[in-house]
Amino acid sequence: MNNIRVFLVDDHPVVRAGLRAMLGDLEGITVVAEAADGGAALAGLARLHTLGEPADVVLMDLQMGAGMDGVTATGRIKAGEAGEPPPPVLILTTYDSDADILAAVEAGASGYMLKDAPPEQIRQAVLSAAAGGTALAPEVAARLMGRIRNPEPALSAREVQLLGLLATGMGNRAIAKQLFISEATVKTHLVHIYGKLGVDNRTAAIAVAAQRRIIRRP
Amino acid sequence: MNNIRVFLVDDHPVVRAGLRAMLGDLEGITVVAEAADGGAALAGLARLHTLGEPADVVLMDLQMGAGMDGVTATGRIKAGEAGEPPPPVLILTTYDSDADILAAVEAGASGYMLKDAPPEQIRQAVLSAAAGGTALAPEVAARLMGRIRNPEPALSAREVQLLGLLATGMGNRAIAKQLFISEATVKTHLVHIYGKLGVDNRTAAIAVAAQRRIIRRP
DNA sequence: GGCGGAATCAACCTTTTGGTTGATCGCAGG
DNA sequence: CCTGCGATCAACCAAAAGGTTGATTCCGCC
Repeated sequence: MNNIRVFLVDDHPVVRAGLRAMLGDLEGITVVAEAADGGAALAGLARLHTLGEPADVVLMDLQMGAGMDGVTATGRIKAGEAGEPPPPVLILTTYDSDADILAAVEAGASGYMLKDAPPEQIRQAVLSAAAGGTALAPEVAARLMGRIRNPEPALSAREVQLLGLLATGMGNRAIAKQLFISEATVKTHLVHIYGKLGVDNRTAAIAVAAQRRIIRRP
Repeated sequence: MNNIRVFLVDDHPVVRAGLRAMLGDLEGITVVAEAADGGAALAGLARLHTLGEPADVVLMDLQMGAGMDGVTATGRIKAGEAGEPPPPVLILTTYDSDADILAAVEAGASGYMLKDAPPEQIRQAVLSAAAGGTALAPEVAARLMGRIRNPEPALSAREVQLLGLLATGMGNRAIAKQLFISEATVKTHLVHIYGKLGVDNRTAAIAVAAQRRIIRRP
């Protein structure tokens, strides 16, 4: 049969119920399983796989940190089962900071939707992902477009990553250890970041980055 | 009939669908209306009231800023319609910062639940609120208990003001000029702030203050 | 194959912060 | 009335951050 089998991953029972109600009523889509965190998700995906009825799409909430691992781990399933492509991962989150989007895309997500999206948009995204395509929320797409259009000096992925750590209040030394690089390198990156953001200290960099939604405010 | 009439307020269609599915199936509870923001909520509540079938409970998401106004505004309905008690407002949110909880309780919310709560807990909270009682999520209750036991040192108004400027990326000198005080005084204030927030540098102070909603980053 | 950009590191120096101690002033509460 | 606390300032030292120069490696691209 031509039914799209969806796996829900979200730590909020309310959200899972909402997605179930929203997607389950639709022709051609079936919610086959759910999980509340990344670990349970991987276990569930493996179980479905051994049962011979793998999920077609993983719809996953992007929680800080834990969610991202889920994406990469899902991608790694492929490595173990050569020939079997891993199910596309569709990110569904509340925030739309550049850092999150870049991290998700880099980790191999095939879509990035916002939770305040209308139901039809989410359905379309699921269908698109299942068909092997990609799906970006209009807001997200607009952000990326503007990023290309504008001569606003683009921060490299590494620089954005650094900004994220910066915003947590870590010192240069702590950041260096976290990223397995030297303090000198951290300082070099910071100088570049300051230049691109038109700023001359770390707090101002955080302020600008938060305002431009380059990083997210927790 | 003895049916509890619930009004849903949440800007996420997904969450609304989830709550509808979760509460609607339950005996004695009916979701009578929904709104995506505070303004629509007030309009909807007024409309239901004039129709003679007012809502018994308002289940409201707490978004930064806008949500809180909704609670106070809902409370103000009472003022206009003397004798008619306003429906109890049950807060349902993702975060559980002290500032949010206190603000909600102070604004007159009769409950504070987290979105990752199990369905049964949310149902109980609705029933409790409808009966005129209060409902706090266990995590929230624990937080408040701990706060009473060892109250966190409160920041003075001046210190909060300084934090605000700090978050804009200003250096000590700039802050001093802005506030017409000396740099030495700025440093003294900062030392106090660091002590109270359990932190040892300005970026971490901003991070903690933002997380506790002591300051707000637009 | 070379060119440029990203990422990495080192050494050096200046400026800014952080931390401490101590002091004065004014105001509110017991 | 005196005690405590917030706000204000000073001087000093140590640590961290900011800025510069220069160098290496690894990419992708023309």
